[in-house]
This record gives sequence, C-alpha cells and structure tokens, in this order.
Amino acid sequence: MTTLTIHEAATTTGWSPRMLRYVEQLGLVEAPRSASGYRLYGPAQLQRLRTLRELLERYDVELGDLGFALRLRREPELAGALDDWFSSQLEAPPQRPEPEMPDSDWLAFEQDKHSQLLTSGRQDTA
Amino acid sequence: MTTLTIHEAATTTGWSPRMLRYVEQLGLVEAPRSASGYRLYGPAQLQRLRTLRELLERYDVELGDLGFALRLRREPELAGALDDWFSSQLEAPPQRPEPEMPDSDWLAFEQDKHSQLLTSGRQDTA
DNA sequence: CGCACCCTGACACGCGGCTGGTAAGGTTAG
DNA sequence: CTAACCTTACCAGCCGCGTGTCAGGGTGCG
Repeated sequence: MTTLTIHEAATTTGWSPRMLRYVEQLGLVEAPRSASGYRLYGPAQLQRLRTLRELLERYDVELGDLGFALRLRREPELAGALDDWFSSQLEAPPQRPEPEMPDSDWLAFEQDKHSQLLTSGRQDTA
Repeated sequence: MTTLTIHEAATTTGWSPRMLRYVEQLGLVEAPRSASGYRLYGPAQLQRLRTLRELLERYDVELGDLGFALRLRREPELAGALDDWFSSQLEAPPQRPEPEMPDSDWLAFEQDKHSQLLTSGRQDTA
C-alpha cells in the first residue's frame, strides 16, 4: 500500500496538514478516503501537490487563482461569458467561426447562449 | 464627440471614478486619453463597464478573478501549465453517480487510474 | 481669472482569504 | 488501554483587495 496519511504527505510535499485540507477544500487536490474517513495520499496526489507547489512559485499565482481556474473548468457558462467579454475588447472583426476546434464546439454553443443573455442589457433589477 | 469624462462615465455606469481607475489599472477596461491625459469613455467602454458589472454580480466573481483571467489570456505559457496540471486529474466528484460503493473498491479504482495517468502522462512540455 | 473638473499618489479602513492552532471526538496499532 | 494519529469545526492573526478620501498640481471653459 503506497498511501500516506495527511501528516506524512505534508512532510514529504512541503505543505502543512492544514494546507492540505485547505487545498482539498478548494477542490484542487482531493485525496481518497479510507473506510473510516482518513485521507489517503497516493503517488498521484503527492505528484499533484508537488507540481501545484511548482506552479505557484514559478508563475507567482495564488491558491485562490487556481481555485478560480478550476471553477472556469467546472462552469463552462462562466468561461463562455468571460470569453465573450474579453473578446469584446479586441478591435478584431467578427472572427467567430473557428476552423479547427473540435472539442470546443459545445463550449462555443454555451458561449453564444450566454453572450446573448449578457448583452441583452437588462440592468433594471433593483 | 460621444465621450464622457470619468465622472460622467462613473455616474452612468454605476461605478465610482475611483473604481474606474482601479478597473483600468487591472487592465480590464482601459479608456483612451485626451491630449492632456484625461480619460475619455466612449460607447464601447461604457458598454464594457456595464457588462463587467453584470458579470460580477451574475456569476459572483471578483475583479481580482477577472484580472487573473486576463492574465491567462496574456500568458499562454501560464494557461498551458494550468491546462496541463488540471488535465492530470480532473473529475467531478460531486457528480459521481454511483450510489454506494465500498470505500476500498473505488479507492483502488481511483489509485489505479491515477497511477496510469502518472506513468503514461509524461507531459513533455506539451 | 476662477472654478470645476481631471491627473497621480498615498493613506485609511473593513472584509475576507490564507494559515496556524486548538478542542472534542473517532481510529489504529502496540 | 494508551498513545499517537486522524476527523471536523471553530477562533485568531496577517495581509492584500476593494474603496473612499485627501493632497498637490494641471486643464478647460465661461
């Protein structure tokens, strides 16, 4: 069995147990649990924790940023809305149709749907 | 000339002049300047500011998050690194449909999957 | 000319994220 | 049984974000 307890995982990855739980709470590295609820860190989780650390210092990003990036992946509509908003800044002409973009078809669909939602200016909510 | 000064733009978009400068500092909405340095808000900027506001409240994101999203668009290397990291284990735990499964079983399943990811997923700076 | 606006920079302040620590209780192994 | 772990939940200090405000100086227009 190549799984470590949270304390062991902490010492070998340079995080604190507290932060391991926090990182899990952010949804970034979730350790499987034993039958009684103990977190079990396997090689995959350890590797992920180390690369996470690497990411943070190499690019000077914060856990919260990664949490947001995660959210973008879990909420395509949000990602689409942002895509749309950012693209409205570029003076480039309507370059909507992508020639080679297989996996993002469904995403493009979402974007369109929500861009219309957003640009249909309704700010009367009070 | 359909440009507004920062104070006018503020009152018509619901931001404060202070926040307009802050938003610009984050790189989110940059207004062109007059010869003497005054910010000139045109229809495009005003629309962008309103949509930004809409984004923030509709999806409950923060300006800092948007700043990070902007950074992702300006630093493809960072975006790639995140892509890489997330793809090494991205599943949706809250959506796992299995009703009840012995802990040890799905634990083994997870670990197996992750080991495979690790051994085969040699990310050679893709 | 004067007033009202703009600029940048700086300080202030509340709130919430990050991180540690601790308490109360369950689990594992000797 | 005991000791050393683990769990969750809470409280506390630090710090940065969001925001207001002020100071010192420039601009535009009646």
